[in-house]
This record gives sequence, structure tokens and C-alpha cells, in this order.
Amino acid sequence: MVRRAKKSADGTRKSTIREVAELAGVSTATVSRILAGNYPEAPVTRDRVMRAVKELDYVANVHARSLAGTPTTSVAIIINSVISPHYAHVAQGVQTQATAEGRLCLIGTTGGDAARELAMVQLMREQHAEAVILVGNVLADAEYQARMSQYAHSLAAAGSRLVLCGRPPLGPDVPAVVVGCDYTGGAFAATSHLISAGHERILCLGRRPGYTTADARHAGYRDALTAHGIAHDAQLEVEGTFEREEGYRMIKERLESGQRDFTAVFAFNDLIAAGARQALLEHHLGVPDDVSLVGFDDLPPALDLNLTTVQLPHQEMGRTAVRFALEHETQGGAPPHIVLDTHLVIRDSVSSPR
Amino acid sequence: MVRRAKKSADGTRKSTIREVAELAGVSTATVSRILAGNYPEAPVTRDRVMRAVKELDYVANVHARSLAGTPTTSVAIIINSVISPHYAHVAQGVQTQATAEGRLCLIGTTGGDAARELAMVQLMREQHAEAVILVGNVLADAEYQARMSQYAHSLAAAGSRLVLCGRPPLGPDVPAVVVGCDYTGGAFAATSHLISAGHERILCLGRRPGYTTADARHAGYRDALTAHGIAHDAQLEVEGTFEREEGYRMIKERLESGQRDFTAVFAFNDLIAAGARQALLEHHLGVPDDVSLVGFDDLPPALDLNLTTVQLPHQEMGRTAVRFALEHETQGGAPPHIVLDTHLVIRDSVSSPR
DNA sequence: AGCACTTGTTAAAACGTTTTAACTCTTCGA
DNA sequence: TCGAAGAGTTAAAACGTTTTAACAAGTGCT
Repeated sequence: MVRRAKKSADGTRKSTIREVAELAGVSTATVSRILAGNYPEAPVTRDRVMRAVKELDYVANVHARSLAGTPTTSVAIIINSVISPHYAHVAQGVQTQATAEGRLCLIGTTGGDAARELAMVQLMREQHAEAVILVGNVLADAEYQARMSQYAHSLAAAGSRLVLCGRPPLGPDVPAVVVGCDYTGGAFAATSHLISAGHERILCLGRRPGYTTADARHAGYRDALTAHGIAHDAQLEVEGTFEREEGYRMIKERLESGQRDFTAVFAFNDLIAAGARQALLEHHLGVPDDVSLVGFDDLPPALDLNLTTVQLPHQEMGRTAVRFALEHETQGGAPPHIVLDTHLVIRDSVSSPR
Repeated sequence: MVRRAKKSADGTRKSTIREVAELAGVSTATVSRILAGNYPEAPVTRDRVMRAVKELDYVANVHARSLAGTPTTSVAIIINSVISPHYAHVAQGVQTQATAEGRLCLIGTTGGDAARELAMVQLMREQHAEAVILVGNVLADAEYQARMSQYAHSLAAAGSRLVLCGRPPLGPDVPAVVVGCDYTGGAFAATSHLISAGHERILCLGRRPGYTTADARHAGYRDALTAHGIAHDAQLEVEGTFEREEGYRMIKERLESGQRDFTAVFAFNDLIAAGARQALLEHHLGVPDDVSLVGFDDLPPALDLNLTTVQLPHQEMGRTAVRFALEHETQGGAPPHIVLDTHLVIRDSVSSPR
């Protein structure tokens, strides 16, 4: 019996493999094989099938396909926000590599909300994403450890894989790939650079105890001071988040209260540096003539500000995350922990103190 | 007969609705209904089922579900690159709205390559995305018209919908939603602002005949000159793409060849403005003291440069695209064409000519 | 001619859901 | 006491692929 194509309400008519088979006068198995191209096939049949496919504008139904065997391969990335340069760059790396490896890229944003993160992870798990990449700054407390372990196991149970990008690793028994970056080393280099120029009173902006990325940078800052025999001064370590407005606020508040007790500023990211610079300028302090400034990230604002900063391999992190997530998939063994390098980019925002 | 859960190679064990049903001592139909919650259900049964679901950490298989009825709902966005601020903002809007409407967001990048765009559209079509949103600058020639029409029909045939975001509309018979922005009006306002300040020799940067976004801005520029009775001078209209380096190049080449024949610059986007500004500074021309500068987009660099610019509703465009794509889905009628407004943001990069 | 391959094709059984139609109890009104 | 209506549940039929196992038909070797 000939099965007729069903017309749906809106007049849409998706063609099925059956119709193609009928039109070509072969079985569905043959069509499937010819399209997959992994079986011996007679040129004549092949032609007939291809012609039918063209004619019907046939596209295989992914859902049916996934169900039957060939699982759809996609990689998911979950970030705070697409418009933050750092996340955008990592996402670009993930997207590029995913495409290169023949995978589709799903993207979800959380706005920094742990509940939405959880929901997203669930969603991606339902979608059977091959890997779920979580990126970003986070409070690394016990609650975090527990939540991530749960994600990792839950995903592993569904045949997927958790990747932490720029987040602290979990235990060795937890099945999660970790891709990090030597933040501490970068901060050490940045601070050392200022010290070499003769600075000793270096303000650091963006301290946020408990948050991994901030902590790592702070550690590098302290290490550099120690290495050069300079005592650290807690008064010079200002707390704030990683946003432009915060950089502005931190400097502004300090200058307005008359604390002009530093000759250089190390901002924990370029956005903070941009805000800080604006506040400095408003107080008639030039960069680098009056105050030296070093940032972190080397993202768009840096170039316009002529900012000496620490370059991070943002895109490379994304690419690496995908690469290892998929590679590791096939092998067994302990999940890898990769650490990428950073390097200082010297522009024109540092000079010697007067 | 009791079917046992299959163990896959890596020890993974996804639980099926069958197992849940067995554990709860009911049929799969009941489990499905209780989870969907759209049917009468006895509290006792409900409890048993929910307990079983919890115990097995059961998550329904999307593919099976889509195949059987409830189609998975996702929205796809295809852009040049995630790291370009404009695209990132639109993508953020799409992501936000998609999530708000309970949809997943797929993302693909093309790098500006038409072939990859085609491949992406195919891919999204296979994925049964409810809507495919194409955003960005494009050469609006006949080939474009043909390609887009093909996309639109192909997607419509698959029950999906094409959305053009910041791209020129196709014919009225082509099933594509168009979300645009009043680029011409914005450019008119920007140019008028310069003219009001007393400028008559206004350089415009980023001309690119045939490319829609550039053309629209150019039209606004010309209109403003005409409206104020100033004759346009083709010598003042410089060709270039929408990148920072190009802005730098355009000004640099001009100044190095001694053509210091303008008092103001209208850059077709903020990146161009950033590059232009750098070149101006290198030639010891201050902004706005020596040369006035207006940009377009109001994206991150603008704030740091204190740039007067035209604000575009980037995120709103993304949100609107999703909203109309999904809304229109249910109704019939001609596909909508929405045009959003722009407005001038005045900062400190314009002054009167000396 | 008989046998063992290879080549090309197919019918039918998965895959894991949702949904249709049918079935069994209760309950209630007449 | 009967019949109808409703509540709760289920067996079985989709959904559109891939894949397994089986089967023809052709080829070369003895």
C-alpha cells in the first residue's frame, strides 16, 4: 500500500525517507545507506535516489535519526552573558572548534544565577549534548563543589561530559574536564612589570575573596610584591566586581576621600581599568604620566586605551575545552586538567613614578 | 517479559520511561501522562510514579519525544562572529527572549562566508529550529535575493521560519519576517548634529556601495546635507569596511596625503570611529578640539572614547526577531516587517569648528 | 557444474516517546 | 436494578530513521 504524505495544518509538507524511496523505486534501507554513503551502492541506484532527494527537497529528520542510531552531536556552552567580551571570545572558540569537529553549538546564558545554571545544565542534558561547557567566575565554596559534582555525575550518567572552563577543578574522582589559565602567573607578570618601572605603591582593583578568578589574580599580585621584597598593604587592595562602573567607583571614592597614596594601578580586568582610567582623568591624573595602569584580559577596550595588559588565550580556551571534551570521550582514564599560558602585552600605560 | 536496561560501552545507563513504569507498577502511557500533567491522575499513582522518576534520575529522551509528538522548540541564530559587539548584543537579545519563551537557543557563525551560511541554514533546518534568524550586513544583490528566497521557502516547507535581522526585505510573497532599524534616520540625526555645530566639510567613513547597512547610513548622511542646503562632495566619502583598522587606515592615508580638508568625521560605526580617532591623535589632531567625531552603534568602545554616537537597539532587535517569529507562527497573513528606532547619544566628541 | 565469494538490495526489528481507542471500575440518577 | 457518565488506566499504534540478518544475483575458481 502506498502511504501518502500527510499535510499538516499550515500546508507544510515534510518529505520522509519513505517518499524518497517510493519515488526512486527502492527500499528505505537503500536510501538511508546511500545518503550515509557507508555501503556498497550501484551507481544507477545512487543516481535515482539522489534525484528523488533533490526533487522532494528531502532532509532527514534528526530526531528520528538520533533515536535510531547515529546520535546528533552537539556541544553546549553555558555562560553568564554573551555580551561580556571574555565570554564572547570563549564562546567564539567553542563555536569554531565545535563546527570544525562537525558538531552543532548550543548556547545558554545564566546571568550569573546558579538556579538558571542548573536549569540550563538539565536542558542540555535532555538535549543529549556531548559536552556541556561551563565557563566563568564563580564562588568556589562547598556548595559549588557539591553542585558541580552533581552536574558531572548526572551528565556522565547520560553519556555526556562536563567541562569547567576557568573554574576550579573538583575532586579526581569527578568526571569533569578542566581547562584553566595561569591567572596567577599573569598577575605576577603584570605586577612585576610595574615594580620594575619603579612603583611600590600599587593599587589593585577587583579583589573579591572566594571568587576564583579574583583570588588567582590577587595571589599573583601578592607573590610579585613578596618576590621583590615589598610589603603588601591591605589598604591598597580594593574590593569590587569585574565591571567598568566598579573600576570607576573604586578610584573615584578613593580620590574623593583624599587617598592619593598610590603611583600605579593594577586592575584585575580591562573593564575595571577602563573605568579606573576615566575616574583618574576626571581628577586630572593622566595615564601614564601621573599614574601607571595595567589591566588584565587584553580585550577590546585595551587597544583603545593603549593599555598595557595581560593577554589571555580566550578563544583558545574555548577551542581546547571542546577538543578535550570530545577527545577524552573515547578514552578512559582520569579527566584531564589543562592550564594555558598568559603573556604581558606592553603598550603605553606605564611609566616610572615621578 | 521484563526488559532489562541496556548498559552501553562506557558504563552509561540512561533510564527509559519503561523502567520508570515498571518500577512504579504502571504502564508507560500513565507515566507519560503524569509527567505531562495534562490528564486526570490518581494521587496515589502520581506519587508512585514521581518516586520512581526521582529514584532513576529519569529524563525524557528529547528525540523520542519530538518524534512522537511534542516537537522540541528551539530558535537558531546565525551570525558572522560572536565576538563582534553588534552581533553579540543581538545574540544576547535572541538568547534572552528565546529562554523567556521556553525555547532553546542554537547559535552558528559563518565568518561572513555565504557558503557556510547556507550550510548553517541547512543544519538548522535539519534540527527543526522553529525560527532561523539571520543577522548582519550583506551585499543585497540579485544573488542574495535568490538565496534568501530559497532559504525562506525551504524553511517554510519544513515548518520553520526565516527571520532577517538588519537585512533588506525580500518580496511580499516570500515567507520571511524582517526586523530592521532606522539606520538612515540615525545617520541623518548624526550628520545634522555635526551640521548644527557649524560643520560643513564632514568626512564620512565606511562607504561600501551595495552593502545595505553602509548604504543606509550613507543615504542618511546625504539627506542631512541636502536638508541643510550643503552640496555633497564625493571626495569626502571614503570607502572601507566596518573595522577598527579600516577606520585607522582611512584617516591615516588621507592625512598622510595632506588632505586636511575636513572639520568633522562621521564614522559608520564605533569601531571605525575608534580607529579614526587613533589616527587623528597620531597626527596631533585632538577630538573634539581639532576635529569633531560622531560614531554609530553606541557599543563598548563608544563610552571609553567619550564618543557622540547613534544608539541602536541591538538587543531589542534580537528580542523582537524572536517574538515575531514565534508569534507570527500561529497566525497567517503576510510576514511582518518591523522597523525599530534609533537615537543620538551626545557625549563629548563634537564641538564647533574653529 | 558446483561452490564460495562479493555486490546490491530488502523486510523487519529496533530506538523511546506520545497518543488513540478501548477497557474496567465506580458512582449516580431514574 | 439498569444504564449512562466519568475517572483512571492500558495495549498498541504511531513518529521517521538506522541497522541487522537474510536473500538474490552475479563472478571467479576448481
